[in-house]
Amino acid sequence: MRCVLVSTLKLNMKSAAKKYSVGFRVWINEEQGHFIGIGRVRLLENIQHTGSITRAAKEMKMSYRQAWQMVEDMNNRSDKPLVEKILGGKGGGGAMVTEAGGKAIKLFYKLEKEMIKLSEKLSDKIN
Amino acid sequence: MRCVLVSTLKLNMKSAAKKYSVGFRVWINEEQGHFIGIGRVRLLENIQHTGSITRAAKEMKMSYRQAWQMVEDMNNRSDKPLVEKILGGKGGGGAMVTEAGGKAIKLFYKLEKEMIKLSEKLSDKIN
DNA sequence: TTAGGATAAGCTTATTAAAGCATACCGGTA
DNA sequence: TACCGGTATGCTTTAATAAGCTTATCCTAA
Repeated sequence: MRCVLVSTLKLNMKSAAKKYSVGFRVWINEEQGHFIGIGRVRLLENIQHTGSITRAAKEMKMSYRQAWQMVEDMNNRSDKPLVEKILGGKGGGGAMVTEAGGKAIKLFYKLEKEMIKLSEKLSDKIN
Repeated sequence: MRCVLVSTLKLNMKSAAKKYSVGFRVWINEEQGHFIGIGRVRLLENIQHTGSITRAAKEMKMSYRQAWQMVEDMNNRSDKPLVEKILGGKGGGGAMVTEAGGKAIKLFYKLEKEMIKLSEKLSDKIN
């Protein structure tokens, strides 16, 4: 026999298997709203290790168009650009994540980590 | 002069206005995944005070179809139904939130409250 | 000066999700 | 037994979103 959802946030079941868990999504807002979430962080990481928006997008099966728009939006709304683009030149150009971009990635993961810790704690409590 | 995102999670700006904040969404997962989030909680609350799925949906500008499907999904995946339906009869029928449904609403808000507390704490830190 | 490959950006098409419509069913009440 | 208004559900249509195509631009190296 399994238990149902409880309002007490305390253990009230004997079953070993956890039926419910707490899920979440976290992101960083800038004044105009959603600024950086896990999707953009992944994109930044891919730009970091491929050196281009095109290859980064391809790798994660995102259209170049969407990837480019995301980069554009991030750069426009940040004080310092998170991605630096190179037009023309050797190999036709490319893109690289700036120091500010790298910091944004790290910050996001720190925030996410804190939230994961709490969500796991809550998940334990509701089962 | 404003600061940019910082990786230290510590204060490093002098500006009084907060530029960044931490946003999130939280929900309860059941074995098959997403089970109850803020949208479904609002729907349950509307069913509670209108006594019908039709009126609840109308109130929140949701299509009856979608509302009905949500209720169906919640009931199917919960041990005890969260919404009880009345077919035919006085007034053509209706729907009411069960005790289990009420508990689910309360549980969700408790989880959300905890997450809000943390997100606010983190928002302070990143500015 | 030409080749190369990536960024830049408009415009069109396709995919997907949501909404809307229509109709059957249900059961107390007048 | 006919009516009422809500549930139940398939089918059609629309809207929102994403993807795809195209062409221009850029700059270095050969």
